[in-house]
Amino acid sequence: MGIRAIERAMAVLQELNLQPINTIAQLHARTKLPKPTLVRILRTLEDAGYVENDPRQGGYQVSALVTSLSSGYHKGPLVVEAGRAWAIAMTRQHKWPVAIALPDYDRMVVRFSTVPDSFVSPFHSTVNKRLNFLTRGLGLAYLAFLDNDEFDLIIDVLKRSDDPENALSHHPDELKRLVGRVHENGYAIRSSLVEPKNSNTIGVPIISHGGRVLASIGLTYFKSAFGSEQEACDRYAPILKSAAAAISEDLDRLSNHLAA
Amino acid sequence: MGIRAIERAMAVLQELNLQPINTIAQLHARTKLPKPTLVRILRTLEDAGYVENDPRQGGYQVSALVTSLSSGYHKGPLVVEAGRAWAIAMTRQHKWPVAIALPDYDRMVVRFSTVPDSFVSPFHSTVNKRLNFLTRGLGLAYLAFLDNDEFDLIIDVLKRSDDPENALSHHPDELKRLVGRVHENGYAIRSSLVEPKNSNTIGVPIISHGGRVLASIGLTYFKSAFGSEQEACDRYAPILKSAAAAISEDLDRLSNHLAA
DNA sequence: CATCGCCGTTTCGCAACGCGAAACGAAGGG
DNA sequence: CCCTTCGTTTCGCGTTGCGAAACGGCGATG
Repeated sequence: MGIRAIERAMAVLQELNLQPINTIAQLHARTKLPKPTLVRILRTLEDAGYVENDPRQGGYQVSALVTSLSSGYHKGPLVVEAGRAWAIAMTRQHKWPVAIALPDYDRMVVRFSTVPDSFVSPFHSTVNKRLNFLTRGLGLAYLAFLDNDEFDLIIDVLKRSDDPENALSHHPDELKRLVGRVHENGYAIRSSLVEPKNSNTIGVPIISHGGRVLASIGLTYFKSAFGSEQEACDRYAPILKSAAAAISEDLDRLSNHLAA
Repeated sequence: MGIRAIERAMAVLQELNLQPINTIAQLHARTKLPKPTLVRILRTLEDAGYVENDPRQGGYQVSALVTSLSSGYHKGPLVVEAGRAWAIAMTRQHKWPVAIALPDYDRMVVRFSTVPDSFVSPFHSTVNKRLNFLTRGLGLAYLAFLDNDEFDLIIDVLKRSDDPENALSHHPDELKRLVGRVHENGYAIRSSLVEPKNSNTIGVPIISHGGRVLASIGLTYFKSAFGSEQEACDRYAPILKSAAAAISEDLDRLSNHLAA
């Protein structure tokens, strides 16, 4: 049992990262903390410089100083660092959030996301979120481009799971058809059977020059903004593909540089 | 006056980011907090997942989750995002910490640094640190490559300061000579008159394809590791220059991408 | 124009909560 | 073998943070 005030403050800081702007009421609803407590915590964080209170915008937001809370952590794979700039740039232009995910045992883990920069969205933090391989755009985009050995290895793991989102691992034919389609298209989308149903994610693999699948990068949009799924895919899949290629290119240049 | 426990916890988290591994004794010395208090704070942060306690390594360190405390902040300039991967890669290979700084009024502000990834160093956090233009490697590297108008504008500001580190702004001839040398070399070093004297920073400008000076990137090393200053510069200046060029290249590709 | 509801913020008395001196056990060093 | 120094635990005290209640402002509603 830790120090309550600190636990609460960290929870608030987490919540603040989910949206560009946060009202007391929203934070109250999400954290279940009494409003005076929130005000006190926020003022403490504001005094310390981690949070800004902009009454004109009607709410609180994280400030630049929060970056120094994690400035000492760079153990992440280089592909995430190389992809950041591209993800940010894509969100700046196309508005929709972009995420980069890496495999971890039986799931893909989101390691970077521009959700908070983007639309005011109902999503919760996607960073550190674990996504299933067989139903998620970022999962399928990775899985479908693996070589056979690695592919089978993961499917074997998934077979031992009783998560309904992994059900497809028991239907090899259907799975093969799905993966084949992803492979052909060069991109994957989220299964229409899973939540949230008002949005969709288009994912593409990031493949090194050596041919290894390193990660996946995806863009998420509200379905209501497009007439059809196809329309959105036609528009964003090429952009994602060329961003993925550019990231791979960056990585290649990085390692050549290092070798020199 | 904020909530004390939170202020303390944030201070501890800051300290944890300065070094790869932190003992209770070190934290005690730097934060002046009683050791039982530190243990309690650290256990709270550990329970929450932000900190890991590895007794084998003999200390505490920040864990991957800290990144989610700032995952909602991407307002920084793209040049910082583009430079991250290069800075990290350089530190991985050459061990020494690398920092990226941007101008802000009368100083350069460090916006990204790999200090904690690197050597166990006596430095305090360099992120958000404000460095003088005329005495620091990262300052001179930026200043010396500005066009005349921008250069004069900054010097005018510095003249109005009584900071001894800005003294050179009152000696145009000496200043011109110094800037000329930096320009010729293509890199700048920290003045030997300022602290800390046991280390040095080599800085180079990051210049956009359009010719604008965007930022500076620099590498810091302990003087004791090299026979002479020249030796270190000969070794690292070319590496920094080519990294700066590569970052500029990345930015160019990013913007072309966006235009397409 | 009065009323209502919801907002963010302030007040204030209570006691829960966090505090840290002191003690503890373990691990080197001389 | 003693002595220091480390990280951690204990525990009684009192400061500090707590949150119900109240407040003032604002926009919608009738």
